[in-house]
Amino acid sequence: MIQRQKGCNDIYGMEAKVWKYVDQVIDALMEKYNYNYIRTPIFEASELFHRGVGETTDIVTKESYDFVDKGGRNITLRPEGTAGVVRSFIENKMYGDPNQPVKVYYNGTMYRYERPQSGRDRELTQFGMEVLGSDDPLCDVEVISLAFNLYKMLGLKEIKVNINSLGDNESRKAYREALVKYFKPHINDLCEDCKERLEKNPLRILDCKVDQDNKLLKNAPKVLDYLNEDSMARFKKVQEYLDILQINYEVNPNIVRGLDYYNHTVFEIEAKVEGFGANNVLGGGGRYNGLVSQLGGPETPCVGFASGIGRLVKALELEKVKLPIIDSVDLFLMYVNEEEKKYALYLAQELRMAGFIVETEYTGRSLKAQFKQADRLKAKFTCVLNSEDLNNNEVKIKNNKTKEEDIISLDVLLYYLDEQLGTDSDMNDDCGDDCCCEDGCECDCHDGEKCSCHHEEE
RNA sequence: GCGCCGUUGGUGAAGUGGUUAACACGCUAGUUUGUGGCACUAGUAUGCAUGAGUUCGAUCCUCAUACGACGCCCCA
Repeated sequence: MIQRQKGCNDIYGMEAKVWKYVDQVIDALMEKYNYNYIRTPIFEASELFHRGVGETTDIVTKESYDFVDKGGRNITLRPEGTAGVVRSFIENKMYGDPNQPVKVYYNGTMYRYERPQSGRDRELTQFGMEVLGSDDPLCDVEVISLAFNLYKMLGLKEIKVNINSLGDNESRKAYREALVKYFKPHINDLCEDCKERLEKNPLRILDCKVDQDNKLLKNAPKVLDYLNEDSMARFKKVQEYLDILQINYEVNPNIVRGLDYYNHTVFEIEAKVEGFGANNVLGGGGRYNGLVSQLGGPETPCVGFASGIGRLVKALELEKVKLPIIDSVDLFLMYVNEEEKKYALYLAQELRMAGFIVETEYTGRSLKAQFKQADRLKAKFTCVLNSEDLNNNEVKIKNNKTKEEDIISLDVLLYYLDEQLGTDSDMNDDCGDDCCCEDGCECDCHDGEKCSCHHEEE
């Protein structure tokens, strides 16, 4: 059997509906903030990702999907969204657009050659947004708040925004040097990994899991002490603006983004969800004022954010967030003989084109089995087509909740369904708090009345 | 790249070096000759991830590979 590739997922069934819903919410919210959708290629010249990232990490060497195509080009499957957007910004001369800053968002698959674990796959889907062409802290805050509000809208209860500032390049460099100078004499007190980090990425020592309680870390120089006056003022502004929006945030000096191109504001948003595993950061971002020029464009200050949809969906599932997802059909058409089948075929089309969700029988099951199928599909109404009724231009429609059956003239069937489904719109609601059911029960009882399932009271 | 655990039917799973691989759910059909959700009955894996080895014989032992889960490194 051919199986899917390591670290890749098939998304289908109910989970796919959740993804679809999340996508819709993203689209809707981005529209309100006036971010324009942008689609860039899934693969790019390797150079695009390998430049600008910096030499400090394993990313370039180990963790990207690189290959040489038939024309001998070095290609990389995009591991993230920002580089492609920036390339597009430059190539299409968006910096010349009178409408500045350029605000865009994307939503697509990314590829990273990593060992899969909880919250981490080789193919992942991320959405993200970028504001290119403004250095105003207002933009930093807009991006943070947009992400924050999106998570809130979807129904996540506890989300935490961690922010930090790396300062401008000058501050950043000074701080890095200070850290190396501070840790170097004590290198033997650090864990093996941290010894490596000292050379490669000293900022990462600060959130080392092993050395977390080491006094050395507590007394280490703090980034914020190394910010110059301008950088500090800028960071204060960001906080002031966040306060206005009542975003719950925390200044966390250990937030260090992995890439070299970040400066000033960096942030991460984590979900506090039980059982979420080691990777509980939904998304992160920051300001990258140097990247556009580094990739050959004009000096352009930018800020952006990216978030993994897989993790987001996982968080929603773990928190059992109720989403307005349609998982039922309006009407199930049943039939037995060929004549009725033909009418079912015809009627299904008519009703679907009129806007109803209609299902019928496809596998020649017995009538009894068709009723079971209707229940599985959570059909709100069922209809057993009967040759005799059809000859009288009538049809029997049964409300699957009340079990009441009406004989309806085919001429008014559309109006009947419209009325029934319209006025009884709460039919598919889950039972309220009064219900006897335990959490997670998937019974069809409504509003605590006449619950059809019978849990033993413990 | 490293570590640890795992892989039995549509699903949850039990199990043993030796002719028929429990049990449950689900599904299909019948009892009920066109109105179900209950009950009862019957059916439902030439098969225990793949390959090799040990053995008279392996789903069960050994090794390798693949994949899954979790963690480390790294995290765009």
